[in-house]
Amino acid sequence: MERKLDRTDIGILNALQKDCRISNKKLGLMLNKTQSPIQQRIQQMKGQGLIKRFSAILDPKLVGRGLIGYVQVNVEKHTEESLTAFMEEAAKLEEIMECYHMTGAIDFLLRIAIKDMDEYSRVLVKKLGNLPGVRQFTSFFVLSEIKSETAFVLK
Amino acid sequence: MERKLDRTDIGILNALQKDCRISNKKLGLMLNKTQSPIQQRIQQMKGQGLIKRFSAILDPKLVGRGLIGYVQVNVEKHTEESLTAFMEEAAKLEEIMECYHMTGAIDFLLRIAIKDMDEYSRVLVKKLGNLPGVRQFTSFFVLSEIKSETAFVLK
DNA sequence: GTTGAAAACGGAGCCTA
DNA sequence: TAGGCTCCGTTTTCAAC
Repeated sequence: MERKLDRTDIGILNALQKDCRISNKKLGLMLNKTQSPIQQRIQQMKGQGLIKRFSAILDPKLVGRGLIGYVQVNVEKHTEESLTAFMEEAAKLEEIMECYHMTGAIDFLLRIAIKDMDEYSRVLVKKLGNLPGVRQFTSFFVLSEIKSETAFVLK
Repeated sequence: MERKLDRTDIGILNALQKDCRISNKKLGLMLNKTQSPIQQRIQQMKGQGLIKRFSAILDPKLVGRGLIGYVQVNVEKHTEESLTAFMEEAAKLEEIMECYHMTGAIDFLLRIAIKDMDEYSRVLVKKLGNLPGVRQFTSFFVLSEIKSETAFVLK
């Protein structure tokens, strides 16, 4: 089932990362193929999990989620039970866009997307504050976005 | 040109964030519309910049970018010139997926996606090390991903 | 690569606020 | 009467063989 990526696959992936609503036919024209092999390859790569999903990327500001915060979390105990409890609850909160278990001095790193600082205080008290086993939060906020990319440059 | 989002727009956006290769016709069926108004609304929201792009989300591990690191950066000077120089150069590096100017004790936060620790040492020395005006880097690496979401839950 | 089926596109006219 | 909708004919794309 595994297939090494050839030039055509890489061309497909680079194009789909930029605009995945492009038609298979246009992809074929770019890559000197007909639409059939393009279609097959996309389905295979989707099936393999190499392509996780096709997603519309929205402008956070224009949907009322313009404030991005990073929250460093340290937990009370590092038992499996305690860590698992935290992870399960964190994953449920829709304000938390990303949650990572980290190396080093921080236990978890959260990326939150919210409307504004007023909402942050609500979220901090009512939601983050109820996550189990937390010892300490340290928050940093994004002043301005310099680069935000989802596409890898494949070669 | 501005249009407030109604139920239909929100339905479209929620669906497109989950799978933007869905046909306009299916969207219409879900939302009790024909494909024409669906098509129009999507084009409008794209034109407004509310939809930034349609992107294939790949599995980082399967394209050789499975190691995620967060790098906190402090700069030497906070002059406009110095900050701008850093931002311009940082944005060019393809290992840097995200770069934010931050509030508080950190000046910039970088999210890097690379193959492994060997590559990190190369990137640190050859690329990050050449960014202008840096005083200090502090790096944290992701042990495991608990949640990674690009879609906002719109209501 | 070919072909039948499906979807997207674009315009005309209608309905509603 | 402007905006948004449906309807429908044409063109393009899909997907199976």
